[in-house]
Amino acid sequence: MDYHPIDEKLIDHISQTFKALSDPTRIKILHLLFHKECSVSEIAGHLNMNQSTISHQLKYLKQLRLVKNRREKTMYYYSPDDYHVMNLLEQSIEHSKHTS
Amino acid sequence: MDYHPIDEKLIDHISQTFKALSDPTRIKILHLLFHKECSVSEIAGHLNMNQSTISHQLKYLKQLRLVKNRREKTMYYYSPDDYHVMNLLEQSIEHSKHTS
DNA sequence: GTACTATATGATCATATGCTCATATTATAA
DNA sequence: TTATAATATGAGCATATGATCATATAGTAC
Repeated sequence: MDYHPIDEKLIDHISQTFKALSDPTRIKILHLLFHKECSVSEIAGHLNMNQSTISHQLKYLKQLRLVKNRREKTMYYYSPDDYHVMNLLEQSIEHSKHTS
Repeated sequence: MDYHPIDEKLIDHISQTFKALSDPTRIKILHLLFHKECSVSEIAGHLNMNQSTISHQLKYLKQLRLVKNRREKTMYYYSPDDYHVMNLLEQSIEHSKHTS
């Protein structure tokens, strides 16, 4: 296992993924969705934050294909869409719980 | 495994860790140090970046206890100092390699 | 002591980020 | 069609971030 510089595109992709997980609001959203599919207003209610803020962050997460949504009447229900990233997050949460 | 809101301090700690891994320069530095203890100028040389930029980022990483250093004459040799975070990074790199 | 090397640090600047407000869009219900 | 509900979106603002430049610091060799 020698050292090899990583391909720039790989690095960009990886840093982009970690950046998605670097914001408290996005972590809360993903953690909530990990346990329960939610509509935008449900998320906003759970986190006690603006609908607009949540909607913007969901758009961000959707562009990265970390979440997906389905429509039901006037509501959009969001759920996780990237098994690997969700595992990364949940394992980090569990690790932190038992560490600090 | 029901949903429970995560403690704010835990979230801050986790987001802080992911933020450290969200920058391409820091990823390159950590990946290099994972394979080889390096001085500041060695890192700067490998990554073809300013000594100052590397030094600033190393300070950032050291404050988070992700790297440590030892002195030898006029040089500081840096190496990883957080096994869990390094594993997180290296596994993500390997996963990305075999995915995209 | 001086000169030199390696690293650290502070200031600055351009860009990125996250939130909020106001408004637009879309579908439903009447 | 109109009114309503849920969500999406664009603009604006305050703050954070990352790189660079110039300079400071600290140790070494002479």
